[in-house]
Amino acid sequence: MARSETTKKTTRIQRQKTEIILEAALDVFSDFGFRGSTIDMIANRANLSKPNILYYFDNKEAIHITLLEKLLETWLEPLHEINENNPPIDEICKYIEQKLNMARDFPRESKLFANEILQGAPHVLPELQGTLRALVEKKAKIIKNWSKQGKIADIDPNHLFFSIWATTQHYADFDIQVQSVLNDETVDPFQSASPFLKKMFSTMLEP
Amino acid sequence: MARSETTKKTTRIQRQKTEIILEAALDVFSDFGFRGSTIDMIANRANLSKPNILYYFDNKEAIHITLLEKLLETWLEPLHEINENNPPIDEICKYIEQKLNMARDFPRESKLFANEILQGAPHVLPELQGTLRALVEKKAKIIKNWSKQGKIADIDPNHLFFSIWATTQHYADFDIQVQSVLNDETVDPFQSASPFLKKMFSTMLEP
DNA sequence: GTCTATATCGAGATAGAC
DNA sequence: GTCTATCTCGATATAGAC
Repeated sequence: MARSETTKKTTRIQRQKTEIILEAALDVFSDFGFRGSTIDMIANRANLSKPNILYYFDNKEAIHITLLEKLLETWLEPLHEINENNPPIDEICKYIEQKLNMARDFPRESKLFANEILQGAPHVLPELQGTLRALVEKKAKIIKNWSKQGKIADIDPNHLFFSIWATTQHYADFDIQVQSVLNDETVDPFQSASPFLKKMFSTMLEP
Repeated sequence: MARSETTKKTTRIQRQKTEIILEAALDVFSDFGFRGSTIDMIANRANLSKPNILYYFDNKEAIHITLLEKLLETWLEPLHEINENNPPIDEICKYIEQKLNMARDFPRESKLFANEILQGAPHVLPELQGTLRALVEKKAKIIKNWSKQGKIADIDPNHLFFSIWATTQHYADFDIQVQSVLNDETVDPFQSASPFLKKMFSTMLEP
């Protein structure tokens, strides 16, 4: 292929600036939500002027949508990796570990996503009903097969996924509440959550 | 006491109107978040004029804070009820049931709270660090006693509470995502979640 | 107590010089 | 490509009649 697939030819500098804007926007959007964020805040954080932001993106919403699309790709990656041929409880524990690490390393992304879903998923509803639903359905079949083969207990795969998502993302999305409750504890919440969650889910899955 | 404790004398009609406004505001705030909601939306939903709303509340934020304060009272009620002298697993299952019922019956309150925490709890941080923290600490001691007495497994009480909160509230806060994944399933998510969660937590707690 | 009309302000987006 | 200046609009909150 001789050149980029996109019709728009983007220079290296353009991509750099775009990255800087998205990085700043992620900071702002995850802290204040879409409606609570202003282009001015993003501009300040990016050390750019407001019109300069709007030179690279058509409007505020376009920045938000770009972030959500980038996010969704990586967000579902761990779920893709669940492999029917490996030991079931190992696979689930690996999945928990990966989701918990993502919550720890990408809390802004987690909050951005939580905000979007809370507001009724105005921008990603089609992806939820399409990509996500299909992927979960596929992986639920694996779980059901494991159950049928007696490798794990007979549980509802959908609720299993909901519970894993809820418990892991909780430490990013509700970090303020977690910190308030733990307060003087010296250990990192994510570090102590890991064995707790793995134990909880693997105990429940034992045949 | 001869009359109401408050210096401001409130008539029945005033309390009624205030209730109507709060009810409408809960609708709006839980759907669009604080920043995404306008007094106009609340006024329309309440069938009142915008200035009339501002006759009963100083400003938009005052409505929001009033809602959060009312919410917090009832929100922590189930946690209060955990009783050291009853069978541990029964008590935890009762708590899960109550939290799940609250998520089902008061999804607007759950979303309002989730929004507030996601934004860093600007209005209720003191309550989290005070009331909530103290209450959790008290109930965590009960859990630890149960563990010491060999009545349940040795687990971290704080993470137990986090997991129960996360999994139950998930069905209210992330309802759009839950619906998207389940889609054609005919059963109510809350109904099928109940036995799943009770099984998960009681299995983990068995000594 | 409730309304219509309006002051005021913040923020998204654009015009046009450089 | 980037800036200053500005247009425009929507939303909070208030003034003042009824």
